[in-house]
Amino acid sequence: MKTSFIHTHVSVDCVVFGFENDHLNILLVQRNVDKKGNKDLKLPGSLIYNEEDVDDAANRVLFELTGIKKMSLKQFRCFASPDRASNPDDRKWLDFEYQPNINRLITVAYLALCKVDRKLNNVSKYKQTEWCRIDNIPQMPFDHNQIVKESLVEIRRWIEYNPSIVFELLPQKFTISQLHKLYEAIYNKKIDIRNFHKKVAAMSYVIPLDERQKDVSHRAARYFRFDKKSYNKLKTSI
Amino acid sequence: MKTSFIHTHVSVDCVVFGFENDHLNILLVQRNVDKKGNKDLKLPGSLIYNEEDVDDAANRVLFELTGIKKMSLKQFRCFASPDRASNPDDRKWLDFEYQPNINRLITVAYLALCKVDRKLNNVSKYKQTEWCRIDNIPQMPFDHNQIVKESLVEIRRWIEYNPSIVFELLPQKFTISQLHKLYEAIYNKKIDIRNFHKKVAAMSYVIPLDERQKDVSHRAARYFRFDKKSYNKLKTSI
DNA sequence: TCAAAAGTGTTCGATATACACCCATGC
DNA sequence: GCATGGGTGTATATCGAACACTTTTGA
Repeated sequence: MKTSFIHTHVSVDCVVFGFENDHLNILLVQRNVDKKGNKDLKLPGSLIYNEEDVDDAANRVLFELTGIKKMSLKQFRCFASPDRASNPDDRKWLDFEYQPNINRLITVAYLALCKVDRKLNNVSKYKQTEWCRIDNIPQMPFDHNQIVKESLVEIRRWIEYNPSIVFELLPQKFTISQLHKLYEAIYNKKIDIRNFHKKVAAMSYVIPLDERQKDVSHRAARYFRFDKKSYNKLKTSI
Repeated sequence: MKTSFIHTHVSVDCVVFGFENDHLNILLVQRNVDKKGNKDLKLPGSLIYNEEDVDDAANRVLFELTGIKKMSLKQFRCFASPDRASNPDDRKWLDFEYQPNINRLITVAYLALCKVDRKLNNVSKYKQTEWCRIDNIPQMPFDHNQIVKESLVEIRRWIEYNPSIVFELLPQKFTISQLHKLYEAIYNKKIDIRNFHKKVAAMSYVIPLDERQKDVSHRAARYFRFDKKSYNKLKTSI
């Protein structure tokens, strides 16, 4: 009986969200290229080390991927189906990447948020990384497609109780229009722009700047910034 | 390098909520009694088996604990600090309960909800189980106190997006007063009773019965029941 | 002067909050 | 008849939803 308790490897996998061209994107990494030249993309992840907490492992993966030390991230579920790593191709890749005979693999999935303009400081240890629109995610190994699917539900819940995290997806200075399109992308629905302006005006922690867009062929939009201190003060006062 | 990847046991731990005497309670189990006769309570849990998903393991733990086959339960976090099982007493208990030299233990924590009147069909494999008021939880082994603390935040979030789960904590037939006290216990604040009546009246899935309390020394309260079908219909229509 | 996006107010219905008294029952 | 908890309504404030035109700028 005692020998039947699981003794296993544990990994973390990160669903890294970015916002670009009015669309939510997820950062995927290349596992390998098959003979036909097809890309084989997957979620960035890693087995965790002996003396490492899962949160630390997720931070490590994200650092290796983007060069960013502290990203906003949130654990959202442990995926542990006994057959999640049973596909022969996936087994073969595990053998190659880590060690032979990994018979089962439990993973802890994380949401992470990335300012697209901060990525690409080529620290990445991966051959290639790629932003994929969430409405156009390729077939991926393991249960990574399911993880992505659940992450989309989870990111909305995250925003519900911590509205400040959306600003992690925008540049330091952003326009209302950018914020508006981001909300529309996350909730996948049209949001009335006039009501949205009112809503933002009510957010004391979204601060208008004097600066405006330059060289645009239409009325220049005002820039805003997110003020963390105002936000935290507001939170603690409630 | 490769040898430094973690290879570990994984457990599940369940925070089982019950509602009794106007208070939220958590079901704890006895680990052992020390020489001084002190109880040593902990969260019910178990290592997971080789071919077992974590959700199945949680269901198994709950079945062994209460005799209930399908309880409402929800995974809420993986706890994996490298030193969460480093206390010598905890190591000794692991050696005794499972096997020697478990050097690290990762656990997946679950919320579970239990109608108090359904427990106690003495299926339990535990020597003793005990309902503890959430404002009076004893010192527990591992990081179980922290798990309980986080579970209290999590149960509120759970109700936010699935209000039907509160009825898992009440008998089939319940009074508004019971429901009211349950909400007050979960949110730990007073809720105006008149507004609460209005709120319940607006819940089409909470159905008044003809039956009333008997043998009470005051006006007899009406019983209500939760109608799952109405609830689901409402959910899918939104 | 045209195209393209920025910015702006009002109305309405729904929802949340605050608040105090009478009712039914057993003892 | 009194103690105990059950049950009820109204007024106000707040929030979200619907809805269309003017402004600014560069080409």
